[in-house]
Amino acid sequence: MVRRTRADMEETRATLLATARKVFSERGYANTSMDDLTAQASLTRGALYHHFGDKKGLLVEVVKQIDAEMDQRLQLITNTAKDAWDGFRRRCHAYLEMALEPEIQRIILRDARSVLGGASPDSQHYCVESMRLLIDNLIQQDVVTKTNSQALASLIYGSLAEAAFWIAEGDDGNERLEQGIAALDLLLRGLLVKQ
Amino acid sequence: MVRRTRADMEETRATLLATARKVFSERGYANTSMDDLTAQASLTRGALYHHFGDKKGLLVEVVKQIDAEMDQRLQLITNTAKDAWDGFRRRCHAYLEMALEPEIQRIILRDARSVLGGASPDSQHYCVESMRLLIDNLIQQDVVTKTNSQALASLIYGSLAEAAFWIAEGDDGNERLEQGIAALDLLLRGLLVKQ
DNA sequence: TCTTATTCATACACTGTGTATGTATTATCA
DNA sequence: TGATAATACATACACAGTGTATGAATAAGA
Repeated sequence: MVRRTRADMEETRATLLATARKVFSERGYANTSMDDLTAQASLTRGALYHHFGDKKGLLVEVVKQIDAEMDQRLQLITNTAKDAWDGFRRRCHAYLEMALEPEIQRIILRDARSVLGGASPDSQHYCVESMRLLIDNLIQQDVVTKTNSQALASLIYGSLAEAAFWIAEGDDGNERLEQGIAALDLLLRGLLVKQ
Repeated sequence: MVRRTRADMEETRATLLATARKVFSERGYANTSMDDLTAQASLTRGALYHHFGDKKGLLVEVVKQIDAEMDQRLQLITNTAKDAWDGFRRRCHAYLEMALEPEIQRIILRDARSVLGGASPDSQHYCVESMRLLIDNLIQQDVVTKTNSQALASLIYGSLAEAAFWIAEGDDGNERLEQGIAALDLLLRGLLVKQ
C-alpha cells in the first residue's frame, strides 16, 4: 500500500479510533483482539502500537473522544433552556437518554470504568465536571440547597448510569425510560431550596 | 499431595474462592492470572477449572458470595431501625460505607460490571432487589411518593456506587463520606410525600 | 540531495487461557 | 470386601493475544 500525503497519515489515527469505537461497542474491550481491529481498518498492529502505545492507550483516546462529544451535545441542551434549573433537569434527562446508546453504555459506562479505573479517571470527567459547574451555579442562585457539588454530581451521574443499564435491559420501548425520568425527578426535587 | 477426607475436597473450593476474593480485590480480575491465583492457594489450575469451569465462572461465584454477605449485613441494619423511612436511609448510608471497602469496590463495582454485564446480572442483584422491596413498602405506607420502585432502586444504587468511588478517591479521611451522605440526604428527601 | 525523523509492516518472544489426558482417591453396589 | 464408576485434582499441550524489536518506505528539513 503506497502512502502519499501527510493527510493520509493523520487519517490512519482517525481510522483506528473510529474502528475502535465501532468494535469496542460491539464486542467489548476485552473480547476485541488488536489483530482483528486493525484488520478491519485495513492496517496492522504496527500502526496501532505506533500511534497509541498499547491497547489501553487506544481505549483512553476513544473514551476522551466520546466524552468530549457527549459534553458538546449536552451543552447544546443546557444552553437552550429557559432557566438554570430547567437546564439542569433537561441535561439530566438528556444524559439518561444518551446513556442508552450502545456505544456509550458499553465503552464509557462498562469497560472504561473497569479498565481505566474507578472514579472516572481524568477522561470521562468532562461530563461530571460540567454537571458540577451547573450545580454550583444553582447553589449560588439559591435554587439548590447548599451542599458539596462534587459529591452531588457524583451521586447524580452514578444514578443516571445505573438507571440507563436498567432501562436498556428492558425491551418495553420507552416505558422504562419514562419511569426512570419520573423517579429521577422525584430525587431531583429534593435539591430545591423551596420545596 | 495426599487427599484424605471428603471435607478436604470441599475445602478446596472454599480455598479457591477465598484466594480469588483476596487476589481479585488486590490486582483486579484482568490482571490476575489463574496460575498465580491457584499457586497462592497451593493448588493448580486443574482444581480451578474443575470446580468453576473457567475464569469467569470463578468471578461469578465470588460475586455471589460477596453480594450475599452484603445483603446480610444490610438486613441487620434495616432491622434495627425505628421506622421504615429511617431504616431506608440508614441502609443507604451503610451501603455507601460498605462500597468503600476495597474488596467490594474493586470486585463488585468495577470488575463484575465490565466482565459479567451491565445491569447487575442475576448476581449482585440481592442488594438492589432488597432495596426495591424496601421502597415498595415505603410507597404502600404512603411515606414515599408513588413511582416505579425498580427505576428508583437503580437510580439510588447507582448513585451510591459512583459516590463511593469519589469518596475513595480522596485521602481526606471521613470528610468526603460525610459530604456524600449530606448530599444523598438531599436527594432522598425528594422522595417523601410530605416535604 | 543528503540526512534524519515518521510511519507503518513483519517477525518473534512471552504470557495466559482453556482443554485433553492421566492418576489417585472416593462413592456405589454387588 | 472387592470391583466398578465417578469424582477431584495435576500435568502437558495447543492456541490466541499482547507487546517489542527490527526493518523498510516515505516525508521533512537543511
